[in-house]
Amino acid sequence: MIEKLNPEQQAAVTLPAQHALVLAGAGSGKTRVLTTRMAWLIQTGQASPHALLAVTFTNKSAREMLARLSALLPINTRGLWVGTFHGLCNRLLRAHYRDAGLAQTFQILDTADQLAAIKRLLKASGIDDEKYPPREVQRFINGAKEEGLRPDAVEAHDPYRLRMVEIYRLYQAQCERESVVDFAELLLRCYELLQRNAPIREHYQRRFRHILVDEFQDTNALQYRWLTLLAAGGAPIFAVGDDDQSIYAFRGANVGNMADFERDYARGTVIRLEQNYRSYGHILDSANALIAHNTARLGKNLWTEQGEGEPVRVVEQPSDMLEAQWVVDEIKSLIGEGSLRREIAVLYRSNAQSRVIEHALFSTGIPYKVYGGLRFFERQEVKHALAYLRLMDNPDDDTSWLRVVNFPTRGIGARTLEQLSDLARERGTSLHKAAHLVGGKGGGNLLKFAAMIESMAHEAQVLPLPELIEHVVHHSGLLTHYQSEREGADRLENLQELVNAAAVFAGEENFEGLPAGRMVELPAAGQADAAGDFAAAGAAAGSDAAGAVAPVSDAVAGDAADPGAAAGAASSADALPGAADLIEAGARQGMSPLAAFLSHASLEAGDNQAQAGQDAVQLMTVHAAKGLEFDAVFITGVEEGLFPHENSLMEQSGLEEERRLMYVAITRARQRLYLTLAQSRMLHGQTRYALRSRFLDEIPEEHLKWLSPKVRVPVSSAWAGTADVASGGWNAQRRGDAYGRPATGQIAPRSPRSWASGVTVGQQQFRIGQGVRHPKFGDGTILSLSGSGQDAQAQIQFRDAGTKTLALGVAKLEVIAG
DNA sequence: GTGTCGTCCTTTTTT
DNA sequence: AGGACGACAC
Repeated sequence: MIEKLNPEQQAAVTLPAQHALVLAGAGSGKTRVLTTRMAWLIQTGQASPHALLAVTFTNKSAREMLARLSALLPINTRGLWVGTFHGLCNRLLRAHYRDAGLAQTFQILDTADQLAAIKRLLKASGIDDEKYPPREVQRFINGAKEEGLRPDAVEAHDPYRLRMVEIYRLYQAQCERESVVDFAELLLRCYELLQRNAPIREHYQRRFRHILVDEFQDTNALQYRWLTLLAAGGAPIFAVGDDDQSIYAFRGANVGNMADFERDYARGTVIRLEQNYRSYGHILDSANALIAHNTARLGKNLWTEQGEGEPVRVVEQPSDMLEAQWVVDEIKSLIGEGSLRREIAVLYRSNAQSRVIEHALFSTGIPYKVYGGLRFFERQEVKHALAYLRLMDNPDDDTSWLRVVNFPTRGIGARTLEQLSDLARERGTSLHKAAHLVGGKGGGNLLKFAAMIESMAHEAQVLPLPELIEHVVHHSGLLTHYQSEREGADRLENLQELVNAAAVFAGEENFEGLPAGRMVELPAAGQADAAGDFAAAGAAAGSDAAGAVAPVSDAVAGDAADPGAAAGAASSADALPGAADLIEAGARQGMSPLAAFLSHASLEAGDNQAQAGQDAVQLMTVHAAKGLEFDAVFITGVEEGLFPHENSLMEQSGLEEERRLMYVAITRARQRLYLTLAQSRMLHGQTRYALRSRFLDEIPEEHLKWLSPKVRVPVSSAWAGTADVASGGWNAQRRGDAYGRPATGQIAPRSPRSWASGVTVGQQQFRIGQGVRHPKFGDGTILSLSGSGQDAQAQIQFRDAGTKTLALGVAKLEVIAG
């Protein structure tokens, strides 16, 4: 298996047991190295399969890793510690729910659930949601948690933040009361558990002899600490990532973790995988040249043996519609030449761009598939059914209770619910427990609902999962409701699909989102010979495995004073090799199939593509394309303001992240790459005009082939050097801001041959690329123009004051040379 | 309790 | 422009 690796890959795979950073460029065989290393560690007896911890970000990569691993080695992948950060933390918390201070039946809030919980909290606490918008509260709370901060630890001095912290505190109390945890909480709770509970921490520190991390550039502060805590017992961390593909800073990812890791742990052990097996030379060199414009890179230059291939084609069209049409015509001829539709991807920076392209594809009759949008477990009807199911396990889950208490309608109105919620609040209890306290007609209905939940919960004890779901769908009235709804057919189908998913899940005896491998049955986790492996691994590493785990069994014995834990430990103990796995026994016996399925539903929301199956052109955002590759790739909307997105220019190092995004986009292509742009496009109901992206100018001409005349407008960003300096806090983008007075602008009629359009306001003419002077902000260049009539606006990049959007009718601008 | 109208927002997204 | 959500009226 190792023969086919190149020297760098080989070196990475066979590194001795020490911390290491593998800088894996796009298409350099990153996943292969990761899985081959795991196989190598196992095969050479350095670690038993269960002494490996492999962490990914998405369920998809976890699945892929397992699949590849099982292709390399005849082992049963079930129960391996390979999963997402969240999945693994969930697993740990399920095993040690008591030590983590959680109810056994704790349930997971997805993003939407969390938002609903926050809204409910704000309402109940009488907090003005105008002043504290639920989304911002959510951001604040998650941000704090991702930094590892509990309310007490959050720095707050101004009244606004103080109040936010207070809301955070209230939210946390509400979650505790309801036995629910949000995504960030899974990680933080788990981190705290390991940090505070020495026996458990030491147990896992000994158990995991090798820690492997995928997409390391995407880790946030807490994930980094979680990893280093687990590794503190001596397990080496094998971190694989690419700083040039870090595109998730906006959601908390910290590329800096890579440099920190190198400095603090991996020191000299950095391996670069620079040979690319995916793209031809022109494509690769374009990517290299582009990304070279970023600063503070760890440094890497991709190369290929495949030859230079075809140049990157660039096309500029007058409008977004014509751009889309051009793309579709080109796709048509590619297909005519024998290309597979599924090997053609159309990428865009923002989802709003998909519409025109879809339209053009649709009217040309080319099948296509759009990625993004609602995922299976996020659908309304599925969420309703899941809410009922959650109540089976945990009737105190107020979020779920409220979601379905009157769905389908059963005469429980807002007034009744207000009474109920006040009562519950007074008594410090859940809505379910307070339900019998409300009088009147509404109260009667509440009682009926509560009784229904309890009776269903009773059924839940005896019915297998799929049957239970059918039962719930039927007896809750969801079935009848959707049968009578006009467009209920799809929803009923999805509910049936939910039953099927549960059947598959139950059949696989799945464990919170870690799929069972379809593998030759080998000795499962912790049977006799696995114990042998474990001891051998211990010996190889120069320590005494049996001795090392001894204290853990003591700890468990202490824990076992609790009847539940004792039963769990005792029953599993026979099947387990030794003390080592005792501490984890709780996880295997503690979780009902229902609870496991609910976790699965929260942690893995399912596919977000429309219809799988037929061969179709792939449409998606650049973000969604990360990790994928196609024979032919169209990157559309390569314009200033769109790509790089104008909003990114306001953020610190926003431009560099955009550039990495473009780098990711370019490196998706194997054989053919097209960059397309439009001079005008409809956005938010307005026509906007823009210049070609500065990124185009960062790619050397020799790699490009212009299929439309290249416009000689001076390079988009006259002040490119300072472009990344955003003015802190100034928010010109906000609607109706300081420049609210309507402008009296008019779009100048465009002559057929004019490429860049202009706007006339009063006596002044503005055009893209125009130099202007502002009394306060100084000199700048117009990046884009939008609107007409009453609200023409210009996005202007000032040399010293950053990029701002100004209303032309209001701002006192002077036209200067440029 | 349901349906309709108006208002708001619009970068990227996984768990 | 277009979709989602909330307020208001029947």
